[in-house]
Amino acid sequence: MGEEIRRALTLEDVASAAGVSRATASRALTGSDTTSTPARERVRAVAERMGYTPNTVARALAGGVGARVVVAASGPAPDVLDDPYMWRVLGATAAACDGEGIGVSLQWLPLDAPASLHRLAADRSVRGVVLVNSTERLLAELPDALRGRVASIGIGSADVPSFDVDNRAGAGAVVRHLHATGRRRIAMLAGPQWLPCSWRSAQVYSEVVQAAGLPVRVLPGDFGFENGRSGALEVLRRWPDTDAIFAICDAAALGAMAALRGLGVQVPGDVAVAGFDDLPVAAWSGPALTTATHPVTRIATGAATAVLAGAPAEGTTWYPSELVLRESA
Amino acid sequence: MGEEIRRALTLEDVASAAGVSRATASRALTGSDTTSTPARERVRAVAERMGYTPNTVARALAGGVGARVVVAASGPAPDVLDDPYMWRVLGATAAACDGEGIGVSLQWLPLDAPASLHRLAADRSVRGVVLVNSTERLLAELPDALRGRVASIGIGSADVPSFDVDNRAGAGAVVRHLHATGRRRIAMLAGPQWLPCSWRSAQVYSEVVQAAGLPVRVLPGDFGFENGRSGALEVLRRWPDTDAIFAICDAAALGAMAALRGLGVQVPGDVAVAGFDDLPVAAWSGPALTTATHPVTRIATGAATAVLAGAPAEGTTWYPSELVLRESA
DNA sequence: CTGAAAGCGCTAACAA
DNA sequence: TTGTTAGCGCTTTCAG
Repeated sequence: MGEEIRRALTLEDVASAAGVSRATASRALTGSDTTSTPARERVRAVAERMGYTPNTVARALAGGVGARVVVAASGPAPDVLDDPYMWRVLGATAAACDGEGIGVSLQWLPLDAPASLHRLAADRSVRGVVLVNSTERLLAELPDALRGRVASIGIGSADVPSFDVDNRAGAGAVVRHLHATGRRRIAMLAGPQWLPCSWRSAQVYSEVVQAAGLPVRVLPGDFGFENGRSGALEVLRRWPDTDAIFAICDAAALGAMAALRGLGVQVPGDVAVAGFDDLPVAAWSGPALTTATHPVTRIATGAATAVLAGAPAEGTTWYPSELVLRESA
Repeated sequence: MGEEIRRALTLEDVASAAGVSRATASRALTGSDTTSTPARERVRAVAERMGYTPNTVARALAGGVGARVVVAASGPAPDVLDDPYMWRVLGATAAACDGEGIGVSLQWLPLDAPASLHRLAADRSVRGVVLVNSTERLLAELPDALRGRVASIGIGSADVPSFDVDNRAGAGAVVRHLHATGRRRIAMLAGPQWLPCSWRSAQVYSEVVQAAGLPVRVLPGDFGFENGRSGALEVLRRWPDTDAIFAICDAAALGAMAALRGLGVQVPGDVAVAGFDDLPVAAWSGPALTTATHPVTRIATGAATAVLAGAPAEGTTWYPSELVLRESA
């Protein structure tokens, strides 16, 4: 014994080795109930020495809770799951859940089918849900059964704590930087109409630009490279004197840069380009992308932790969005 | 009833509504055992109508299997988990497991601690393991308890089926393309020494280059942008007449391009640059990156499916690596 | 503070 | 083919 772990140990093994009942061993290990100090320490030492790993599955079944956290991303089509951002959120969520022996799943929540949330609520294998890109409609339909074990990355509600980046501040900083460096015809490639937390950036853009007496030039779109490329072309077609483009996502900003390159337009000489999110690739382009950095991992960790804790936080936890100056603007 | 799902249904509810025993309902739903056609269809119809979702947790406990699949990435340090590639594998694995209602976890397997595999083997909440970047040493230490429920993305063994990209073919195609387009001083920024499946590419590079009577110029490193940047500088310092750089990963290739750009070296005019993997960013750079494409999602899906099926495939399933010609080479 | 006993929801023998 | 009976490993009343 010691080195070699043969068949998996059960709590019973630990309990009998420590000379206590299974119930006491359980209490000692979970700390859920009072135990005498000596008993507790003995049980813990024995468990440690034997290399005991609690079976999360049995624990979940007995406790009446699920064994996985679902990252549920809403959007118009299932391909919202096919996205590096989602994978990153999933990775961070997995990291946060791993300590508890809990796995994660990734699912699509159709925008127009709030019932899909009820599926999750009815599934007793689900411990909790991390909502991504949620909408007010979806939040309004939140099943009672989910209350207290759901968190949102993006907008929240009275029942759903939210973990979000302060993109008002971030977008404002970007636009003000463009203005401060002499840009006077600033266009924005904004996000999807259906996504509330992407409106905020566009709104701030409009406010700042109007306050400076500059024209408002917004094009809605999505977060992708292709949208950035076509969006930039459209911007220059509609407003040829544009001297700066602020894209809602770095990928779109890179698309805009590619379009400008194709047109022989110098960045940042002729047109400045700024992104949003600070994806790793933002630092890799030539010229490197000026953007606002978002702590996606920390945000996802916060949301996952809230879900695991079960109905703690209320309201919104804001994470900073900070300007990162590189070469493109 | 119908629309509103109140408290979660159990198999018992379905069984009694269908007028059969719980066992029969179970058999009808899982298809694990023979059931009369009318009974089976009745049970299924009732389950469907009531909106019954089996509790994966209870299922796993009763079946003596786990409820999550662990994506276990080996490497020298825990930061191997902090990698878009791992998140992508995790996402694909999650997608493959979602149908069965099982979650995924992401864990680090220290290179020098094969015992960490025993931890996973001893954890009864683990349904199976997808190994990423595994080494021969790790595979040799495979615990018996894991046999039949593990698959590897990368090298495999007699006990571990492997799902891998045919990077010999892909790397060969890249190098031959460089040669065919007139490059005669081709350097390679290779992968880590400890990672077997990255050796193959370097080996093929050497073979092709030697067969063509060209000099072998290899620098080991890792898959990162920074390594590509410093590697390219080192290449030009040691072999100033280099006219092509083949990097083991697109991120490194972009790093090399950034270094060359800083030096005022034209790509592909002075030096061609080729990557490997075909990450999304490969198409976004200026110039766009010539590389070899790898179906990471399909590979991960294959591995996850094998793990869920439980000990089906043996040997290696190869996935194609195909040359993608863009602008950089 | 601790032990005995009753489940959590499901699958898998074992009978019928 | 079906129902009955035991558990899977754990948490949690409920007594003691």
